[in-house]
Amino acid sequence: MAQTARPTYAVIAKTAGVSEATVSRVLNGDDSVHPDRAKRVQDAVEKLGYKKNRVASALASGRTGLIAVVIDDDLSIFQDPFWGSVTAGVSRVLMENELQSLLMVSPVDSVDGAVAHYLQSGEVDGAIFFALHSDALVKRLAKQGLPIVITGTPPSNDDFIFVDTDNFGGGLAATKHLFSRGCQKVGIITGDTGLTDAKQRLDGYHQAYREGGHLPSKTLVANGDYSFESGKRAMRQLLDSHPGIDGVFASNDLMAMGAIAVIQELGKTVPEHIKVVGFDDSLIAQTARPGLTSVRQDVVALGEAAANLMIAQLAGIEVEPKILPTELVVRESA
Amino acid sequence: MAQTARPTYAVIAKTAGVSEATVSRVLNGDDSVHPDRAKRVQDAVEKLGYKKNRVASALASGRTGLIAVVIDDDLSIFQDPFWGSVTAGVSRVLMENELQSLLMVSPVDSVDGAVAHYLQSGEVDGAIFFALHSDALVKRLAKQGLPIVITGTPPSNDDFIFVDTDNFGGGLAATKHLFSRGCQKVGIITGDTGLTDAKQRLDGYHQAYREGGHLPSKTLVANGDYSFESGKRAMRQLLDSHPGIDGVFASNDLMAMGAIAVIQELGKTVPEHIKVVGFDDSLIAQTARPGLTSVRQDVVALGEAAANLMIAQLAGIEVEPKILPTELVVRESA
DNA sequence: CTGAAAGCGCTTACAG
DNA sequence: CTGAAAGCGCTTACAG
Repeated sequence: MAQTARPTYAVIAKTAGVSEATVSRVLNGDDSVHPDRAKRVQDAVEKLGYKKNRVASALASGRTGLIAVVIDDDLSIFQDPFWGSVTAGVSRVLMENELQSLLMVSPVDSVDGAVAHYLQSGEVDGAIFFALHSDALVKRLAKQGLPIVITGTPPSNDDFIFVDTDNFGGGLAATKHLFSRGCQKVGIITGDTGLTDAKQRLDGYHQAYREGGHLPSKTLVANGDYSFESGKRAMRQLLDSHPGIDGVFASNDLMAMGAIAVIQELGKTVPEHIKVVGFDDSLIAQTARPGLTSVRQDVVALGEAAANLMIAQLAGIEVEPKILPTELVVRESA
Repeated sequence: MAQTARPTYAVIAKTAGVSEATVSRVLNGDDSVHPDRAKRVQDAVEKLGYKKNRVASALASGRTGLIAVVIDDDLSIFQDPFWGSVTAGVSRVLMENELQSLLMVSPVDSVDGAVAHYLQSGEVDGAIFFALHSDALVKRLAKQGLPIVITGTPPSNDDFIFVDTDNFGGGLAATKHLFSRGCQKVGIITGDTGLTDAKQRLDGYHQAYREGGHLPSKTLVANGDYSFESGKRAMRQLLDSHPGIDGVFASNDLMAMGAIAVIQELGKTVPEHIKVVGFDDSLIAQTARPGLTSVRQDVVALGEAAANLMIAQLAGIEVEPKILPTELVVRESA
C-alpha cells in the first residue's frame, strides 16, 4: 500500500516541537506528559490526520492487538448459525477492548499445519479455539506462553482456561422433560461424540434415565454429527430398532429438524406420536412449525465470555473456567 | 508474548553459515540462491523450528498478509446463517493464498469511526465489505490506495470492484413463479431498502408485474428488514390491506418464515390459500415444513468470488465486477 | 516531565 | 549468486 505517504512520528514531532518519545507517550495515553505539550501533539495529529502505524507499533512493543479466533472445522460448520453468533460475541467484546479478531476456519489437524504455523508467527497476542477436536496444538502453544481460551470443554483434562455451556445439565433437563410429558421410550441423537459437548449431552441423557431407576437400551442411542442429514439418518435408525419410540432428544436443533422431517414422512406427527426436543434454541427452533422445544444456550454470551477470559489473561489477571447455564424453552414439539 | 525466545534470522544465518539476506531470500522463495546454501538454510530452519516473525516482515515489506472483512451491521446479523457462509467462503480462499481474514462486525457509521481508523492504520493489505449502507468511507479508502472489494452492489455508482448475486433476476423469477402458479394478487415483503440488494429484488418484483402488463398496488409492498419479526409485521400489514392476497415474495427466507407463521396463525394454509417464496435457500428453507420455495444464491461462492477479486487486485491484475446467477428452488410453499 | 539512542526482526536496493 | 548496510515506524529503558 504505497498510498499517499502517511505522516510518521518524525513529522508529528517536528510539527509539535517535541521529541518522538513524547509523541509516543501522548498517543499511548501516558499522562506524565505536560498538558501543554500533549495538546500540541494532539493538535498536530489532528491537523495532519495522523493514524498510528500498527505494524511498527506491534514490532516495537511486542503486542499486535490481534486475537486469533480458530474454528477447528471446515466451512460447512457456518451453515449452523450457532458459530456466527459465538464469533460475533467474541468480536464485539474484543473490539470494545481495542483488539481485533483474526478468523481462521480450518481443521487444526496437526501441530504442524497452516494454523499452527500461523499462531507461532508472532502475529497474534492470543488465541480462542472453537469446536476443538484435539488439543495437541493448544498444549504446545500454551507451553510457548501464548494466552489461550477454549470454547467448549477441552478434550483432555489439562488446566486450560475454557468457557462452556452446561451441556450435561441441558441434556438432563431435555430428557427429564420428555419423561415428564409421559414418554416411555426416549432415544437420543448425539452429536459427534469426539466432541466433548456432544458427550456431555449424552451423559445428561443417561443421568435422566438413571434418576428414573434404569439405563436406556444401547440401541436408543443413535450417532449424528450435528448436521440436518445426520439427524434424518439417526431418526430412521431409531425407528428401525424401536418402532414404539415416543420421545427423542436431538443434541442440536438441526438434527431435531431432520428427525421431525423423517417422522412426518412416515405419516406420524410431532408431538402426538413422538415428542422431540432440540438443543441451541436457534432461529430454526423459533421459526419451525411446530415450534421446537429446545435447550437454550446463550451463544452470544458464550463468545463474550471467551473474549473476556482472554482479555483478563492478557491483563495478567488470574482466571477460572466458566460454565454458562442453560434453560429449557418449551414449545409445541414436546 | 515473551515466550521462550524464538530464533531470529541472525541465529539461522549463523547456523547455516550465510548472511541474513540469504536467509531472507530462501524463506521468500527467491530461487537465485545456490541450492547448496538454500539447503543449509532450510536445514537450520527445520532444526531450530524457526517461524518467521510476520510483524517484522510486514514492517519491512509493507505487506501484512491481512485482509479486513468488514460487515457493516451489528452482531444480530449473524443470526442469519447467510453471513457466516459468505465469511467462510472468503476465509477459505484467502487462506489458500496465504492471507488471513480480519473480521470486523460493526456499523461503519462514519468515516471517522473505529473501523475507519483501523483500516487506515496500515495493518491490512485490503478490505472486503459486506452489507454496506453507505460508501463514504470506502471512497476515501480507495482514494488512499487501499484495494477494496464490495460484496453486494455499492450504494452509489462509482467504479468500485464488487461481486453480487443477481438480485433483480431472482426477484423477477420468484414473482413470475407465483403468477405461473395461478396467483392473482402477489405482494412483496422487502428487505431494508437502504440496501441495494433489497431494492433490486423489489425492482425484479415490479418487472414481473410489468411483464404481465400492469403495476402492483403500492399497498402490496410491505417493508421489512430481513428479520423474522419484520416478516411477521409485514405479512399482517399485507393481510390487512389485501385480505384476498394469494401470493407473497419475501425478500429473504427468514421473513418468509415470519410470513408463513402469521398466515398459519390466522388459520390459513400455505400453499393452498397463500403461496410464499423466499430468497437465499438457506438451511431454514430446506428444513421448513412445508419446504420453502426459495431463490437460491450460492453464498459461499459469493464469498469466494469476493476473495478472488481481492487477490487479483493485490496481484495488480485488472478486474471487473461480477454478478452471480440465482436459481429458483421449488418446494411445497409455492 | 523529557529527549537521545538503541532496538524490535525482518526486507531490499546496491555493489560486487 | 551473495553480503553489508540502511531502513521500515514505532517503543522503551536510561539518564537527566
